[in-house]
Amino acid sequence: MEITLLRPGDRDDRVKEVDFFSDKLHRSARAEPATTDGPTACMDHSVNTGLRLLTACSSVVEEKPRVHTNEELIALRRELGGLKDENVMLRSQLDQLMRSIGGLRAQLVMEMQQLEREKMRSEQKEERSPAPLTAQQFIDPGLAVALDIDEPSEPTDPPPDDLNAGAKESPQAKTAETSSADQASSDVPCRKARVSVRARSDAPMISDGCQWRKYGQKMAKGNPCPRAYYRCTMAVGCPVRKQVQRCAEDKEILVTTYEGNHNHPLPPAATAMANTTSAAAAMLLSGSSTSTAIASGFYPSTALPYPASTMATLSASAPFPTVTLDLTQPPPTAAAAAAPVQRFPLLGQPMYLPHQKITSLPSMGHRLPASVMETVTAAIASDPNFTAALTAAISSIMGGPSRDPCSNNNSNNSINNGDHHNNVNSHNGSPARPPQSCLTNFSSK
DNA sequence: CGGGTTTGACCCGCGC
DNA sequence: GCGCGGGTCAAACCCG
Repeated sequence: MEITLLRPGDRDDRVKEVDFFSDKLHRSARAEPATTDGPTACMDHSVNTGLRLLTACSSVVEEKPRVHTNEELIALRRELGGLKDENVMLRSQLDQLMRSIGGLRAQLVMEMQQLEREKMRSEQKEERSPAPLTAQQFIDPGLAVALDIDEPSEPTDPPPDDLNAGAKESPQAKTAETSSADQASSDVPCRKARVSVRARSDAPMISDGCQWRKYGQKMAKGNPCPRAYYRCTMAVGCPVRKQVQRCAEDKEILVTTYEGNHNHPLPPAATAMANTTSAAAAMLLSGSSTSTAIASGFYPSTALPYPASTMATLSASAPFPTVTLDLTQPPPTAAAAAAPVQRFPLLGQPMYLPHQKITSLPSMGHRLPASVMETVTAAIASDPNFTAALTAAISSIMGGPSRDPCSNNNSNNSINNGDHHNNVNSHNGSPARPPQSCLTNFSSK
């Protein structure tokens, strides 16, 4: 099964491979087998987002009275209502599927990486000579820890007791991480690998749907802005932590680095981010294929009118392998010249490859768009302009309550850190309290 | 009074 | 071994 995530900004080319909504269109067409003129022309344009399906159907209904009786019109309207409900339901299911796919794909990548790594290990033992350092090998330490969970009996791996040796964690966190094989297999690698999101935002933190408690702050070398340390407080012993720091070069850029996987149920918005960190970390740990997976996964070049570029980069200098999702900088001139429409049509947010480390953008079928795109939306949610535009657009498209994944379950204000439940700044009890920690400290220190 | 924040101290890994 | 820097702890403090 192949699912392509549709976004309001997606254009004509991509709709061709969205079976989910095309099926809906077909069903609509079945209800109108004789219609060939207006509706078809209408759908040619409405298809471009997929989400405009209902609009298309509405226009179809409006065409009907010319040739059908009132009873037929009523029946069609009933059917339209049913289709709308079904549309909402299916979209909900799709949403869930995409999240599940994100996690499963991350797990699959790790499993595949395990096999590849074992193969490489055996080859290196045979050769007995140092091979050139590759991205694959660079990230191996973290991956090795991950694989210990699944194969504790492997002699070359450290004992399970060393699983968390690299990071100080509470006993509760350790218990949570090792509570189950599945949990551990997804937790540990992400405890090592990190996902960093760079977003231009005035807010002290991007709203990612989780509750965070600040446990420390430190001045980092080379950056006048302090780095704040947060841990997830949605569940006792949740190992997820994140660091928030303003960019030294541009104080408007907020760098949020996530580490670990949640050990508890998450609200939709938080699930998006959690899946993203997991998937992105897994992609990172997948080695040389990582960059192509990210690059092609975000915008499959075969399906998009835009170059398959993104802002995912690997960091070789970080203590842990890190995926950086950069949503801040303008496209480089060369890329901009080659891709004049390299933007989210709706959001107007340029997406690009800021670094040259991602060298190839193959037209591969490999896809990991959902979680990555959700990260983008989560990060973009920190920007009032983008979120406002996004909300308005989705609302207009859906013709109903916005299902914006950035909305943190609530409408309007929740997008912009107004969500009383998910607002990381409110910290449960003080939504009206002005942001004291990050923004204040960043500006004052 | 409970929960979150602040901040100095401490721990640990790493490079020299 | 030593110093440095990142990450974490925990007592003090703040706020509703």
